[in-house]
Amino acid sequence: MPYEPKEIESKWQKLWSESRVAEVDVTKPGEKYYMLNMFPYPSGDLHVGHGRNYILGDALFRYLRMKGLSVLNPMGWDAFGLPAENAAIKRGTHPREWTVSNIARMKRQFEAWGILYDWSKELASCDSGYYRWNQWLFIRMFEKGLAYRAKSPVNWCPSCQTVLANEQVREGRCERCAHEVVQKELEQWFLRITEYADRLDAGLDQLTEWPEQVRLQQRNWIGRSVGADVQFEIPKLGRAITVFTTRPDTIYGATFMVLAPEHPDVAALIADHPDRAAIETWITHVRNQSNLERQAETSGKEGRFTGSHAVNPFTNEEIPIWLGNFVLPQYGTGAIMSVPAHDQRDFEFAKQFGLPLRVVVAPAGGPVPVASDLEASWTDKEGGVSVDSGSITGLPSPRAIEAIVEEIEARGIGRGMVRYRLRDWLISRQRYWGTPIPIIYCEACGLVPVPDDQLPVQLPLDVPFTGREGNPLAKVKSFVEASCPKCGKLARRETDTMDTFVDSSWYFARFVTPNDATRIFDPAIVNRWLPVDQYIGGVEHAILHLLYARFITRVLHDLELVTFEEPFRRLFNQGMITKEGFRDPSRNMAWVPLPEVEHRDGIPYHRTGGQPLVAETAKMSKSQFNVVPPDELIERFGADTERVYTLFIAPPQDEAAWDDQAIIGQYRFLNRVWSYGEKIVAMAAESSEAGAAEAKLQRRRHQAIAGVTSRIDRFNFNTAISAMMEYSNAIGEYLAQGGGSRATATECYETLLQLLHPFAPHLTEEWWEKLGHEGMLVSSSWPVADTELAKEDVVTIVVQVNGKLRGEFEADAGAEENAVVAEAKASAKVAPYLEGKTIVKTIYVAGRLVNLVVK
RNA sequence: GCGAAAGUGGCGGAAUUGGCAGACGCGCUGGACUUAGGAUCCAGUGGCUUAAUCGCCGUGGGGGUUCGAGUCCCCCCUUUCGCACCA
Repeated sequence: MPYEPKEIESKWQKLWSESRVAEVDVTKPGEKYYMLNMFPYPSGDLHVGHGRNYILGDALFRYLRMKGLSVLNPMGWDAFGLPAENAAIKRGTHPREWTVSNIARMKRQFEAWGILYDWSKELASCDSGYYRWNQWLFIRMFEKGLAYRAKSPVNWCPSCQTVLANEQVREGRCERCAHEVVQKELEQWFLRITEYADRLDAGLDQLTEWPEQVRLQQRNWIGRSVGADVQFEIPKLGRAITVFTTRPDTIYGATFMVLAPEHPDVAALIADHPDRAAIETWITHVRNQSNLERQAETSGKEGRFTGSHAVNPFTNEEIPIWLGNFVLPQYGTGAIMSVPAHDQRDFEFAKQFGLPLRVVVAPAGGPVPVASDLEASWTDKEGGVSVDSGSITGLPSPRAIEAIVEEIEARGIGRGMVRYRLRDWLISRQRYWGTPIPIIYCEACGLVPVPDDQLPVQLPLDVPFTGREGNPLAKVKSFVEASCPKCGKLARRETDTMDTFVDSSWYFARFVTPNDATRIFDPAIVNRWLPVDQYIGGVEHAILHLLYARFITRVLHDLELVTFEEPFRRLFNQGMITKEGFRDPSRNMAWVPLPEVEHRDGIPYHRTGGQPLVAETAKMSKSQFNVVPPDELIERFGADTERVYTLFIAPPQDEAAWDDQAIIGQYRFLNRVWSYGEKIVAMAAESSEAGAAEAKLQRRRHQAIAGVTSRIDRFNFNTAISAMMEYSNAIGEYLAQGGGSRATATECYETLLQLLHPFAPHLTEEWWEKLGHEGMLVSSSWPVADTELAKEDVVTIVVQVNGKLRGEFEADAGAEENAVVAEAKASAKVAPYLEGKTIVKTIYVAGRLVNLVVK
């Protein structure tokens, strides 16, 4: 019977599903392992690129399960978000309908891949049973002052008609639609993540099993910097302006001050400036600059003198106060002391506007540079010594910083300060398809949270989708009109919904008890099962999702709901799958759908002619016509082949280019495995005595178990598959010789089925059953290698002369060094190279090589 | 500009601690079998040279350490990713 993947695959998918093999009773004891694939946005169709993530996870799940762990592997849906709403506007389908049908499609897809999830734990963030707890958590945070409302300039995407978090703005553009983001002043809801900045930064040190890259990105994003706030008196105002600096030791070199044009004191400082109007015009111009323009290095610095002065508290000199577009209002105090000799930005600004420089730090032991000779600032924080700096003169910079901060504090003009780049998390979205923020605006009582017993605030389903500006929710009178929970008077309900990153920042805890209608989760069970032992997902979530999840976990910790602060113990980022696509130079480099590509003499052209097409390998995406849908592959080769190919293609963390041709290799491999089963069944009951061939195959068996196991443990799935192919080839050779022992062949073949099961689960289950096993292979125990039986008794010794390979021979694995070296010297191939030479040194690496050094 | 990772056959990639470079697979070449397939099986396949061996060269480039370097050190080049006025 030939290998017919179609039939056996649907058979086993049904059996696994019916027997609920992947379900875990979280209340039962056992060695727990919680693994999790980042829950997906239900966009509908999956392509083979998405498969990598899920197939990898399923292989791990089956492996760990066979290892005897109690493995929780749930799946759910990050189901709120803009695409559903856009689909509603475009096609008139309700976001809920669109989402529900996409979920059904994706579940079928997972099943067709043979992927097992504990579906009893399924959740969708758009269900009120889930988002109710978003609202509950929001209210807890509101009570603690961690959720607050503030007017602030926000990033507004005119195309998506909503505000964006800083994290969703990339190079001044909307992360989603790439439209340029503009600044708008709006009242918005924020979560006070900055309060946790220090803990989030410090916690990174413990995450040793996260990719270094991700930790680094988080650290940069949090942007912790240690320095001091220092007050500079402003005679004209009769009060001080505070600056933040990380180099308080350079304060004697502060020759001017620069404020952000948005700084609140600017108006007073320029009040009697003769060119006030011109300066105000310039300020408006800077404010209207997009972040992109303002922060672009190429556009150069812009500045204006305010006409006012500040007093340097250490030199007591009056220094000019400037305005500069490079000073950001959101960071620090929006004001800096400028030390052009020791800060490159200040240096450039000073050169541009002819402001003075003063050297106050010099290389230790070296001459003090002359200010007028400087071609760049000297910013070394470690190797410098203060000069011309009053009481700190002569101190090395790190000491000087401590000393000056002490002095600043003693004089009461400032203090040591730690600041962060991280800003509070803006969660308001003027969109419909999200969690309603559970707040009521009452004219008498102000902001009133919806009482817990009135949760959830249900998202109304009957809503008009017009695509015009504004949140559709605001037009639903029955939703907006609410009675104040405090005084009962008619009040207005908040119509903003939450950023969907709120949904995904604690779902991993809900998975353990997804249907609990009485509380967010059961702390006892969550504390037993969490943190997540292995989290798997794309590196695109390196900052946003992972930082928010770490933040919310700490909030849950402080609410005494969980005992841990880090939600994910190990993190794995799988690489992207790419595919070659074609672009047409004759059509403005548009991507060309594959059916329209024609090869003539091996050169690709558009069907309708024009210039030769340009091949480009890129992430699979519908807009580039380079997606490979799995259906056809499964139809032709089966899901097992696609799974094995997907894991074989490259190391799982690397980017990998999908090759339509290469997959045939895995199909051949599985066909061979299938045929070995048939050959074994056809063997004579007991055809021979166990001899050398049997011992050799047994040795291969134990080597394969050891090799495959350690490679899966290290996530080297590609080489684990290579090792199985080698082992499979060894079985093939054994069977091809004929006349072997059926018992040995069966035993070795069954081991192959077990090792291969995480990768090709259907085929292996089928043969496990055919060979008479009662239980399912997925529930069998992972084989254990016997290191003694895996040892080779004969080894190949390589002989080198002066490091060059000159010969080789076989030796007993246990042979003595003397004997091996003697044989090496005596061997025919080596002898000519020794003739007339003296051996000055002999290097022997046990079981590997002999290197003879001659003169 | 700063930081990180990576450069190995025609292609994807392999090579615990420095120890036979190219495992495993795709492709390619030759052959077998044919009920002619989107097959299957066998053999070969880094380059130069050769009838074949031998030999020489070979892991982005250059230098170094070592008996021995894809692996360690220094310099350079290229690619990818992240950050990019955060005081």
